[in-house]
Amino acid sequence: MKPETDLSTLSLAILGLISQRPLTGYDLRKVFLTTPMGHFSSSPGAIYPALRRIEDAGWVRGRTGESKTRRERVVYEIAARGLAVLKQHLSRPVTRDDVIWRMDDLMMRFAFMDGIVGREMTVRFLEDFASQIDAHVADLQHYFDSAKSILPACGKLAMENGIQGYEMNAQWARRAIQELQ
Amino acid sequence: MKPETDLSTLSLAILGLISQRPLTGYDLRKVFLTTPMGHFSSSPGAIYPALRRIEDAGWVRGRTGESKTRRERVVYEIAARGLAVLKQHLSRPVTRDDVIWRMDDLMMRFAFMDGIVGREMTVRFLEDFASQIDAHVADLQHYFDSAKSILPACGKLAMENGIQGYEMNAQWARRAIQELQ
DNA sequence: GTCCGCATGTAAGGCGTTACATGATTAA
DNA sequence: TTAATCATGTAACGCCTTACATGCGGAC
Repeated sequence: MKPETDLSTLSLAILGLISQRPLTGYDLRKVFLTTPMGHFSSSPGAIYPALRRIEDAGWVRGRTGESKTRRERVVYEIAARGLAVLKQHLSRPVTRDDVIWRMDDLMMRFAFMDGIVGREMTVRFLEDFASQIDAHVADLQHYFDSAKSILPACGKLAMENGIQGYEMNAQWARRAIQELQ
Repeated sequence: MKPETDLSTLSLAILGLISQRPLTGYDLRKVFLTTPMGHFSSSPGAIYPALRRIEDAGWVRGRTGESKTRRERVVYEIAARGLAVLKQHLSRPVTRDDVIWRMDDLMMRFAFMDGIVGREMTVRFLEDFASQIDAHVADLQHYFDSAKSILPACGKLAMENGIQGYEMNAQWARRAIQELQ
């Protein structure tokens, strides 16, 4: 049985944004189109079904007809259960698999932490994040050392890029911890 | 009409690996499981259908029954059309959208360039890659400057992480150009 | 003689993509 | 009044995920 906190990345983004302030589907599309959150969908075919799903789950509530005009418009706001789910999702421990397969998710979980989980939990997240990355980098480095003699030039450079990316993330996390304290 | 070089990331990975040497589906699974190429599938439900698709497209050929035992085993090798498609795909110009939405693809395209496209094309790729990133970073920075006063602490830090990641990639590309020459 | 690794597959389900569709409002 | 923007949706499709299924061969 899957945990109730198992959100798709898009659902997490939507839930996180709505938790900050009530938004319509169109508002969400604009956010995804015009801000750096925007390596997301922004397509109606993704957003409206996702909104429907998290509404059916009871995580958000849609209110219709608050505008002066009769133009259809649904403003979604976070529900108590949605906030609980979000909190639980943001509080999940950082696993190795998260670092390898769901880096986007991790970054989004972090980005939404203000006001949802405490500063202590946020720092804890960053510490785990950094140490999981360290462990993964050690593995990658080990593989790299044993394989670099047979890797073609571009393959080698691509691997170096990957390792440097992870190292940058760990450094960033440690700087972020300093700044939060 | 979509160009014939519009490969899914997984298909690109498979085609690129098979272009280096003949492999079975199981070999591919092992690569995805045990090497840093492995933030891929590695699940039979992804690999075998993908292999079937690129075989049906005439990009690889499967040979059965070369082993001494009668255990079923299909070795795939690159076909002329597959090599052409791969070459064309790797030669595509680096667009802004690639940088924003398909960074994984870009890295994989680069990783497979040895022996497929010339060094000149490879360097050209890295130059375009770096300058597209520069342009994107300028945009992000612009957005960040205008939004940082209203962004919550974690949101701000997450954005900084994103920008730094792009900057790292541009620096890596420029170092890679030096190394290739 | 049983367990583990090799080796290939199928079925159901989820979810994002593209493309299409529809109608209201506002600015030129 | 015509185009652009607001605003919400549906339908077809592709492809990955998870889970299940199956059988051979070697090692202990």
